[in-house]
Amino acid sequence: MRQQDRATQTKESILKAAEQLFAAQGFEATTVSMICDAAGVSKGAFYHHYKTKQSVFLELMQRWLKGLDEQLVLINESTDDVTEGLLSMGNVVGQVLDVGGPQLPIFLEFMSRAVRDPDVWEATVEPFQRYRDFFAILIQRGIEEESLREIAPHYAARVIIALAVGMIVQGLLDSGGEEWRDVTHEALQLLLQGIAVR
Amino acid sequence: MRQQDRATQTKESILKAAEQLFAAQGFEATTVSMICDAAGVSKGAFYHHYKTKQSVFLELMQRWLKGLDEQLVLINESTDDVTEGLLSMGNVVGQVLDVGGPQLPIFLEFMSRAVRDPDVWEATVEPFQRYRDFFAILIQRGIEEESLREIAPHYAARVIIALAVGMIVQGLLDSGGEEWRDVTHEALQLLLQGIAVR
DNA sequence: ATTAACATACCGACCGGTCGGTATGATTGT
DNA sequence: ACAATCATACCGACCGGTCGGTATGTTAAT
Repeated sequence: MRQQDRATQTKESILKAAEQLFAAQGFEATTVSMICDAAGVSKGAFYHHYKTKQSVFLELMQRWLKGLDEQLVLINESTDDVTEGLLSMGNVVGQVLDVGGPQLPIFLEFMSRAVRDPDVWEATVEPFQRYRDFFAILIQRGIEEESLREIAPHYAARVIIALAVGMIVQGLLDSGGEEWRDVTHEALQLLLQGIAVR
Repeated sequence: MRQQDRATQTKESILKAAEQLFAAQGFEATTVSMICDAAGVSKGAFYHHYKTKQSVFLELMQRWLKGLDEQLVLINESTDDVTEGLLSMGNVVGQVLDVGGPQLPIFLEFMSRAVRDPDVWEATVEPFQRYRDFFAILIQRGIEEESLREIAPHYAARVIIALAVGMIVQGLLDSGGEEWRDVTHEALQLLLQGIAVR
């Protein structure tokens, strides 16, 4: 196999192992050796590819956020109807809960580290604000095309994000429960009835 | 001073120091020695009163939840109007964000540990479900007295909690921002307009 | 005198990260 | 084609330091 390919494979298996372990045990409780074992890779290889344990964490986070980004953009492009768009994005949350499954706790890890670590903070908050703006613009459009009442777009955007985050967190704590897809959908319906024109 | 009083004082200062440190640095990154130093107490004292570092964490969490409990019960007793009650509870979230301030990140720590540690999980989830039921009952009452539309109380309760949690998390990530009181209030207004009878 | 409350010294496990060295693909001169 | 040379990927023993927890001694309230 080509050298470069092997390298990429190694990096990938490190990331994969790290993701699972971080999700299952948290950042601090996960040791580099554990990651190496799980990835079937030596410590030397690990530090050849990544500067620190933290840098692995950061890369993981950026990937996760990038994935979200892409989904949202996709939906945004796929429909012109604001209300429908918002509902679709609610489904994204449902999907996150469904698909993410066992390695979703890493989401909490992201946030609890973001509060403390400046690097992680930067990497987390920036996308969050982008999402916020994104929703704000969407809502603004809804108001202009008169499918939404005249509400403050910025506030409403925060509400939507709060709903999403809150759903994810609850879904996490409430393991087992598979009904979160419905709940999320229902939640947006309720909210939409609050902000839609009568 | 009486022996018992001194003991209580020691325990209290340990808890206080631990709370700040856990909030500022997280559970794992906070060492027992740090707690002892901050509390002005020896390691012997620490382990005389608490079995493990974790047990301190657990006690802290139970207190926090108990405080929330009391506030909610208080509000519930202070008004008969469901809509008004719900709005007041929104203010509790605002208060949490205002007052909690610097040691609020511990909230995230609670949850990210709850996902992994069975003991912490039990201590977290149980109150969460109680809150959920609490809101569900409140909403049920609202429906019966016809101030709320006929929505599924269980779903709506989850939505409310999601809002609360999401607001807290956003407020955390968004340090600086002091406008969360307003946002939370506004959010509940929007939601209420979605679930209130027209 | 007895015991709860605290202090000090210490242990052994462990962890992130380093480092000297090797193996193996890529490149270049001939 | 084939070495010689170089660069990248990888190995795993090891280190300095830390941390949760313990063992044991001291103080002081009852």
